[in-house]
Amino acid sequence: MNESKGRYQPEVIEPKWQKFWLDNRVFEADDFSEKPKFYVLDMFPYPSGSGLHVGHPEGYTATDMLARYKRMRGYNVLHPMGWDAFGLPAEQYAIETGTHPKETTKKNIDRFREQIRSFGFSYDWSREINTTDPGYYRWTQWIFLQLHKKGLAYLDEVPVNWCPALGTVLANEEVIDGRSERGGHPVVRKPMKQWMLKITEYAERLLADLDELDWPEGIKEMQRNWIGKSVGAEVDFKVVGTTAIIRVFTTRPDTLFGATYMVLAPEHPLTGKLTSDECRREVDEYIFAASNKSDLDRTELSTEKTGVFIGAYAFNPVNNEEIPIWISDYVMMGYGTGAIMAVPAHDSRDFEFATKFGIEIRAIIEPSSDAASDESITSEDVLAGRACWTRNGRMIRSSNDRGLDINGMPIEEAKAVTIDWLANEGFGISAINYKLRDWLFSRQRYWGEPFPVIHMDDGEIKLLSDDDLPVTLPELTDFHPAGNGQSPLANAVEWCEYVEPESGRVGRRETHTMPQWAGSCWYYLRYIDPNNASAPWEPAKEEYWMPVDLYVGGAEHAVLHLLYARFWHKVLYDLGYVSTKEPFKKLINQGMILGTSYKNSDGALIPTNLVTQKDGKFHHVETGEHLEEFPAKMSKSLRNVVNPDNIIAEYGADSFRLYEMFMGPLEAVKPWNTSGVEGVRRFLLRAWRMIIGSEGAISASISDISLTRKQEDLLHFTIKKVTGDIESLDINTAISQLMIFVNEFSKLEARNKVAMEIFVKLLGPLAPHIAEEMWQRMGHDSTLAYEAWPSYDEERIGIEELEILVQILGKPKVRLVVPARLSADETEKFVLSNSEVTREVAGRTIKKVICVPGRLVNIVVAR
RNA sequence: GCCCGGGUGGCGGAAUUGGCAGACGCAACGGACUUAAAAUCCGUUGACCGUAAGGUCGUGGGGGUUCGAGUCCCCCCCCGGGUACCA
Repeated sequence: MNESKGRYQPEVIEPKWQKFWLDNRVFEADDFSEKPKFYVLDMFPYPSGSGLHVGHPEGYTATDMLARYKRMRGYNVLHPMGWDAFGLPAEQYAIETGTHPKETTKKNIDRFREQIRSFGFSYDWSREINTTDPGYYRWTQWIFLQLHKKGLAYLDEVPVNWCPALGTVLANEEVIDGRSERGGHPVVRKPMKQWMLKITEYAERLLADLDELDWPEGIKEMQRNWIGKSVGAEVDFKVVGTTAIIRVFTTRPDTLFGATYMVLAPEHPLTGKLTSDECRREVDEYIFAASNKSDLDRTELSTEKTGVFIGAYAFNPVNNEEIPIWISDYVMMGYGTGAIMAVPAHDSRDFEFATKFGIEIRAIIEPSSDAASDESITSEDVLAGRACWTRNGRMIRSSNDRGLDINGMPIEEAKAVTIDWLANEGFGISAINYKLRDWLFSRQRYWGEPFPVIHMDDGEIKLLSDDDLPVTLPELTDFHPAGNGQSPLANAVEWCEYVEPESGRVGRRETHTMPQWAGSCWYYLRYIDPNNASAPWEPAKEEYWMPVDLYVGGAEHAVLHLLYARFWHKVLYDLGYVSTKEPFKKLINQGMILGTSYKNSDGALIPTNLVTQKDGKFHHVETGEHLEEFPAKMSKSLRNVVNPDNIIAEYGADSFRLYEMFMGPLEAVKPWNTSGVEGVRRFLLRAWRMIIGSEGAISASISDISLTRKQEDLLHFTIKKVTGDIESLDINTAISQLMIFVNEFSKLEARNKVAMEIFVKLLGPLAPHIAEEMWQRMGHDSTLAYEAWPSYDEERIGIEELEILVQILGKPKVRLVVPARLSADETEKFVLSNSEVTREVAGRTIKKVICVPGRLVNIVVAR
């Protein structure tokens, strides 16, 4: 028993402190406080059946360290956790086993909570939320009502992924290459009335407000691309011999003089009307073939252009030439107007099409010969229609006798002039298009938020009132889809029936449910006031806590989750429910943690359980062939998933936390290597022995002995480095500095107590259990969690002397110890008078001396 | 194809933003302690030449700017992620 007194025993102290923090409600945030607030948020997990893997806690560890640090800096910190618990897996499991998703979800959440607590994260558990709790989704439904009131929710006929063999609608991610993920049955597109949210109405603001966010540039760029704004014009083409008008969208109105044909999407409403009798059979065949193209065919990379002429012509508005009208599936109904003017000389897709079908290619932009040769073509090629030119150049052949002449103009000016001319003549107008589509908000599923909507038998779409919320899910025993594309909710016959209390009118409840995104669109707001039964949140609290100061999560949510949440937030802002335009001020994406995998010489992946190691090389257990080790995504099939429970059991949570951060920069993709955990554990052991003696109390070598200047220097530098590195989340280098500190101080026979206490405080946010334990054993009876963060004195860093480098012509020659804080002149004098330096320089003419004080001196001599 | 990241020892990574490349750790090797092992501690470890002092090369490749380049500029190659005919 006595032997264990002085030992570092994470398995004992970690549960002890976790219990202490929880019992004493150490990390509960105060609503309103004199202290400045700091809201640090993790993307909440979907509690899956397989539990956490080592990737999950990566971001959570970083935010926990920051949260703990901020508390010690005197901030009132909001650091909550919850569960994004609606979703497909629990429902699939219910279909297979009959277990209610509620039960599966509860079990998984309990497991996740226990695992997350075992890391010692400092969440405010009094604010835990769960998107499947009626007390939560009541407000998700309430937000839907607000969206609807604002005219942002509407029903539309939209194609869904319908799998006739399974009798169900599938989510996009359940469809692989046009077949169902389970069973490999064909999937077709089938139109169905569904709820849509008008996110497009917010496209411009979602785009513009990105500029003010402190997010990774890459993520902002992905959102910009997703929104996909393009500026151009809509131009009307009159169809020869009819009154029909084809409207096209183009970003290049300046190339109108080069338009030699038009293309309609096969589904374009005018296609049927305009097709001539001679062409009808071929056109119908093409349309039929196009409509039967699977998703696989549509995304096919080869993209050999296909299309047919429909036997009609349109007038080019700038020159009245008659140009043929084609249909082709390279033009999509879903973007712009579903019709284009084709300028083969200056658009690569049109060029490909025109070349294949022998349509005229008319160049109206002449590249400079330099620009052309950069692309290894000549301007003659372009002018002759042998090459396509999409970049800048000199406008030619671009004038008419009705007042339009853009010859010689730069592109931007040519565009503006053309648009003005079109507008004056009544042929067009400047226009903006977005790639962003409205958000399909219905799912034909059970395990999601029900819509607060009744389809009245008289055709009215009735929205329930706030008082009717929540609309809870009916109890079911069979979770199979109701067939014909209907949600399993359609099976709950009684639940579906609705009688309006006031009038006795009857209707049926909406049987669709909301997508998983819904609950995660606003959870960060509910944490602010999680138990409020009369409002989603109290405005004063919202004003106090928002915005989220730091949001950390995986890059897989770069577009959808973050865009949807921003959209809802802006709507709530417009309605006056929130006080900020944007929810997440700063965003960081943690990088993926890879596992170890093996491949043979053919590149085939070998599961880890079939690999054996011999003499540092890897072999296949059965075939004996030589295998190569490499990092790869963790997956069940490769059996290379690292389970954090095992790591914690063997090394403890503090070692786990440190290793997660020590691996490398938070945002980088990094391979997991369990022997690295060993390294940080050794560091913790050394730190423990530096402070705790063999009897388990504070080490006898610690006293009020004074620090040497060198030790003082190291202490202050360490405070500075660790402080800065935690602020910027460069925790790997903070740990490395603490290692340097321990390496130095553990060598000493006598150690200064204040320095040791400062070390424990610096370690506190990173390895909180061991730090609390050491703090207590040093004689303190209150938690370390709110101790004041140590400050450093810049004057005490580098106080003594430092080594600088003397270079000659940039080559390192002599290292010299110089007094600290010399000016450039003094340094130069000091260096040039040094005998070693004079020997090196002897016989050569000094042309110039470059002096960087405190770093180096470079002597430039004549060559 | 396009848009983002990224390429530094055997491995993970560091480098104050243009100033000693390889901090810190892993692995490996050598030594101390031990009957032995584990643990711990000490040392070595970019490559090449040299007994040594020392020298040469070296941050994916090639060129450039600079007293000085992992860092800045131009061209090219490779890897990872996103996206897909968006007119």
